[in-house]
Amino acid sequence: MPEGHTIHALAGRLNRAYAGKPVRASSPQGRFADSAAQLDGEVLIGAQAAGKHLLVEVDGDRWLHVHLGLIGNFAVTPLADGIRPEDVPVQGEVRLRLASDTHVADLRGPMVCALITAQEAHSVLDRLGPDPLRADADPDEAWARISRSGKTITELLMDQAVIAGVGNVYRCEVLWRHRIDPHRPGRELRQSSWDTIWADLVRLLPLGVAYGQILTLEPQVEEAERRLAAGEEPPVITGRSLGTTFPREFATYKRAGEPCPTCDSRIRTAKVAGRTLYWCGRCQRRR
DNA sequence: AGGTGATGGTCAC
DNA sequence: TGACCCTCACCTG
Repeated sequence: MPEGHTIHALAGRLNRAYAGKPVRASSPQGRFADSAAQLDGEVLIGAQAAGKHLLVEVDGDRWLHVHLGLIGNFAVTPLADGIRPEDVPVQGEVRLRLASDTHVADLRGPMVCALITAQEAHSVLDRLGPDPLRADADPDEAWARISRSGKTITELLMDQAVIAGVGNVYRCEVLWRHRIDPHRPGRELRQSSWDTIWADLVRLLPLGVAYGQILTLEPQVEEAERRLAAGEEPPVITGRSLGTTFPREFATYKRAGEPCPTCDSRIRTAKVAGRTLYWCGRCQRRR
């Protein structure tokens, strides 16, 4: 489920639930028991996302590093009145449970869950390319790599050292939105095309954070922007639920053989570096 | 009831 | 290139 927008939303949820307060930590599954014991009772200073990585600073110069991978889930649930954290049943293999008087957060199936030093946390950040959701992001750093790479733009968009936070859905959809051939080598991409991709991701990803779902069809994107501008509060995402404000619709993703919204040509599919790419062979022809 | 693939990534060969 | 990590939704029957 997670691309960068999911992790940024998660960091916000964790901050609202726990930041500045001591947290109870446990590992019902047991695999993370030692680290949970070290976390237990410490003040959770703040959570931040960098691409698909979650970094939570904890008192005592320690950082909790979580990467959900493809199948992981970190469900933050507010407690109903009178319910204590220990009353919430543990369902499945919960690697880490964070609890307070107000919330329970259960981590399942992560690719990474580790307690690391500040230095190690910085090295995680250093390995990542710019993240369109972060204020400190510099798109020129990504362009420097893209413009001298023989790899295709679709591979480069998935390379977290080039740009952080983009996954398979956003890469397929953003290339379709700008009619860019996914097989075009980075070094043959015009800088104006890159600037357009970056600006679009800066526009799209915050909508994904706000609504808890990937929005890439222009009518949905504009409707989401309109609602946010009008001050509408998106529904709060809790537990394992996903955003359902808008129907789950894409232009290319998982639409192999179906008509392109623009030209009716059939959406094509191919495995690229182990992941399924979707694109319109007509709109996204090399030009 | 069982199988499969998935919005990810690493590592060994 | 494929095994693995190890969860869940969505098929098939």
